[in-house]
Amino acid sequence: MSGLGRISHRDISSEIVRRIAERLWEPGALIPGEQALAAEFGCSRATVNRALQDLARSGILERRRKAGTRVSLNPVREARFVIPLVRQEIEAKGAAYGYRLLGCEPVTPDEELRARLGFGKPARMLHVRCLHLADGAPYQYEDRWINLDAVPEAGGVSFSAVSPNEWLVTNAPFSRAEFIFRAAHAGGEEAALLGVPEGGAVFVAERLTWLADKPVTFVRMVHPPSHRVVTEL
Amino acid sequence: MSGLGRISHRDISSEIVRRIAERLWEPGALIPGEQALAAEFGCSRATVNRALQDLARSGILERRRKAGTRVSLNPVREARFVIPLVRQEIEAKGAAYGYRLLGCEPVTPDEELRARLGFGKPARMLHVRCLHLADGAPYQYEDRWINLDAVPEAGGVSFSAVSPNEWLVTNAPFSRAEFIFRAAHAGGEEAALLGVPEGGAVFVAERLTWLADKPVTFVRMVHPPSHRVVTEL
DNA sequence: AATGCTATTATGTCTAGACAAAATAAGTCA
DNA sequence: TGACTTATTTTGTCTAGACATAATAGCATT
Repeated sequence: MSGLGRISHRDISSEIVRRIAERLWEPGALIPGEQALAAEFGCSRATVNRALQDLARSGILERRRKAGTRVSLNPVREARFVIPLVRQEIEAKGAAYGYRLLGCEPVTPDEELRARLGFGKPARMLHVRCLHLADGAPYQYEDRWINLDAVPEAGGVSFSAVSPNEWLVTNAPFSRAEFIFRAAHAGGEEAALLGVPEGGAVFVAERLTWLADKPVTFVRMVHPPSHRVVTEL
Repeated sequence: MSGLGRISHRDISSEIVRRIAERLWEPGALIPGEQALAAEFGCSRATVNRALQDLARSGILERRRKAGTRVSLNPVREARFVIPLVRQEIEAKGAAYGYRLLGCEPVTPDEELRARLGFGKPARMLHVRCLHLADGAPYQYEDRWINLDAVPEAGGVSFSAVSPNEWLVTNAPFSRAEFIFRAAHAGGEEAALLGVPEGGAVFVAERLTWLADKPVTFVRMVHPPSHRVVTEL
């Protein structure tokens, strides 16, 4: 507890975490009800409720009506990764951001891409390829398709100064997204652009977005193997 | 809104998301204050507050005292990846789970590993290596170090039947964790075990855990390049 | 033994009011 | 002009009480 004044939900959270860490409350065990804890901490039940809900959201506790609250048997079921703009990601590392447009042309998506996006019929799309640099070194190769039916304004943008990443973020809202992380072997062009040997390992992040079930954009972001996606909890 | 009865914080959340998606409230724009929204929705300020806080936590809104609440300019949306037990992950795919212990011996960590874990002085650790199989095919190579000062009971476990992954989850609580995803080139032993060519691309997930600033375990999980980490939001 | 109803209980959520804390804006003084 | 102080606004959080809802356990019935 933070000493003075009223009890905060943070105080309760951290005290509960402490009890779990010190094995006073074992994994799988039932912990006291909200009323009991409120009495113990000398605060209202609402405050205890907020603390417990926070911990449950982060996976440390599991709660069920009537059954009560118990310490998760396998804690941390989920990790959260923030997905920033490439430029911010690079600048946060203290490096100078660079951008190079490689190509930008209207296309009709092939069968595979349509299946991936859940398209019924073919549609007009914009294919944009570009390179993001950190202190002059290749950082990310971005290979992107934009659905012009969902974002018609994109047809009039040149993307020579502002990257599609950045433009879309403030111009194409979405309601659903899917992320995929994986390792892959660098193809010929990718390899050359990223400065890795052909067939060498690269880190690939893919993102698909929809606005109300209409595909918005699909992007393949390819990084050299030095790239790391880090998260803490 | 869900029609009948009282207004719920979910109703408010989804209405706000709708307004943002439909560009009634543009990215970067200031939205009405809690009091105004409470009046509009006919509910108490606390309910509006909860809805707005939820949306702020998920990155859709940004809030600052006195300055008010605005639609995030760059939705630094967070992706949540569920990190299940390997066995559950494999069984969820409908494959049969297999496990093979490759080695288990006490060691003193080298300089690099100690720096990584934030060790002051050398410590006794247990080095466990094993392979997880899906339908007989290599799925994940697990290379793990366990700090015997933090988890002394681990010294008496053979890990021949139950994997360290599974044992630790219910026996070694932690208060902080760090995840890293990246691509790498398969080393000699790894390559042979996973059935990929030496130097071929592999997907690596690393996890470090601490209990109250004391390192608990470090694990390197190596997957063949067919592996995908997927998430939706 | 299996099924279905009912009371009970713990969490989920809302209200109305209050005060705290942070951050901006405005005003004051050198 | 520039630095400092004060007022004001908006979100952050707590309280006490109430009702809602889900899930269990026990009882009664078939």
